[in-house]
Amino acid sequence: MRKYSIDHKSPVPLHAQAETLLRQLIQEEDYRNGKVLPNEVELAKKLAISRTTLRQSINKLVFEGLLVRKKRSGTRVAQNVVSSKSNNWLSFSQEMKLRGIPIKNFELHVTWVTPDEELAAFFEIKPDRKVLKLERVRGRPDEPFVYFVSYFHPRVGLTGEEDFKRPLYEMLEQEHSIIATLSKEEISAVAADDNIADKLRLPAGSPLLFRKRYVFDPGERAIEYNLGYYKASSFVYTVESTR
Amino acid sequence: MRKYSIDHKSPVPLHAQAETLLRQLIQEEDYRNGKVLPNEVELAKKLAISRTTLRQSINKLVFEGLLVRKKRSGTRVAQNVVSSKSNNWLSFSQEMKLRGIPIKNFELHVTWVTPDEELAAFFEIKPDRKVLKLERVRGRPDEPFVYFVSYFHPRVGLTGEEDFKRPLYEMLEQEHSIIATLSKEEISAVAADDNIADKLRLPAGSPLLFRKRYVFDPGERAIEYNLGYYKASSFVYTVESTR
DNA sequence: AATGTTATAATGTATGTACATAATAATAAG
DNA sequence: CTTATTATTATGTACATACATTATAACATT
Repeated sequence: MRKYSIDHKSPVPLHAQAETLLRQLIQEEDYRNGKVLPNEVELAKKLAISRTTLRQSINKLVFEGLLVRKKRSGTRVAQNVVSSKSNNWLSFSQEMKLRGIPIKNFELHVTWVTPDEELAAFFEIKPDRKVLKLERVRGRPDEPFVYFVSYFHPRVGLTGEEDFKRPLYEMLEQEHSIIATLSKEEISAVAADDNIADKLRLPAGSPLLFRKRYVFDPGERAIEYNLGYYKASSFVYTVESTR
Repeated sequence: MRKYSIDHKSPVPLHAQAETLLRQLIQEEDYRNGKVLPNEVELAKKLAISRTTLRQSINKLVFEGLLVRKKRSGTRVAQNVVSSKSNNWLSFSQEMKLRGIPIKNFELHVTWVTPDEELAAFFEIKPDRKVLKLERVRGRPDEPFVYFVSYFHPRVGLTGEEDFKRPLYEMLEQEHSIIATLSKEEISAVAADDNIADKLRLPAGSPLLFRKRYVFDPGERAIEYNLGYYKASSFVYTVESTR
């Protein structure tokens, strides 16, 4: 009974498979607590891939600061990672829960739209292919403070009939076997236009924290494109970094 | 006459040499402007290292978001707007240098001020103790895009006579033996008031990306409190995260 | 002139191999 | 019993090689 294994016939690259597999592996308690991973040569043999390929995957996680390598003693999960990287990856609802803020959905619209140029390029699909658009206004029970717009790649297989009140990534993982691993975010500021000002109950022109989020799966394939407009007066983005 | 080359007898690994070399290379104006780099096979030959080794170096820069690769068309310098990456702890000037953006100091004021309540609390000093305040307006030669306000803890030992045109953290490290290690950041958005609007040559009310930065030394003692007001139209904050 | 087809030139994926280096463990010497 | 010495074992560096994939360019076809 092999718990983790690699499919050589799958179209997803071996190093990407190895990466997901490592990510799962290091969730295990033993490794979390500092147990050394199986050594490269052995693990490569066990997975039936070359050491070079395996190394590619490990390298990535090392880059990300998730793993630490040490000669002779081996590779293990990085302890005391205080970086934004690991902290940062939280869904909105998890994030709010963590801060003890009850959330309310003020609006929730699901539509099918044709992507604009930027989106079609990011998703690498033809511009006539329809994508699912999810709009949400969320916030405290008494005060909406964020307007989200999400676009999902067709490969996710959403119908639009799903229960979008559930935590999104949980739903994707459980019902659609989509594992979102990497996200690039761009944070900037914009002024609220009439539409958003209305949704967030603000004067038009108010400053908003604007966050674009690009979400990928372990094979670096695009999953979601997310735009978030946060009411600046009630939202702060926190990052911790070390050098 | 080879402008860049690699020393095979040096003790520093070839891939590391290649990396520094690439960093220099992409400073060149042509590459900055989107010219494709020499292709991997050729470049490897020219540097007399294997493609695998060269790729190792390129990979790193790609991961950092400095280079973008595209099949068939080649590798080029990422054309993003001025952006800041949370994880590699870099000073503003280093960051800009890395991206080949020449910076200009538009204004530079040094004053001694009495801290307000928040600052006195953060520095853990009595409110009558004066602290050094450094104000700077910086940006591209033709366009200021950030207004910084920094407060330094008395323990740093600044006199106010220092050369603040030098990279700050370099100066602190060399002349004052201050090593800044950890920084907590809070990012939000604000509207430009008249004062800042003037400094950044913007209409008042324009949205600004606002970053508070708390800088500590290895002993978690407060070193600096920094406020940054970034022109939103020319500055994006980038975060990469994995779960 | 628009469309379809084929070549080609770049990156992408993957393997096998070899030796270097460093930290630890085992052993020998004093 | 402490200190050198040596072996072992993990990662680190580096190469040569092969074929896959894909965006573009060149060409041919309608």
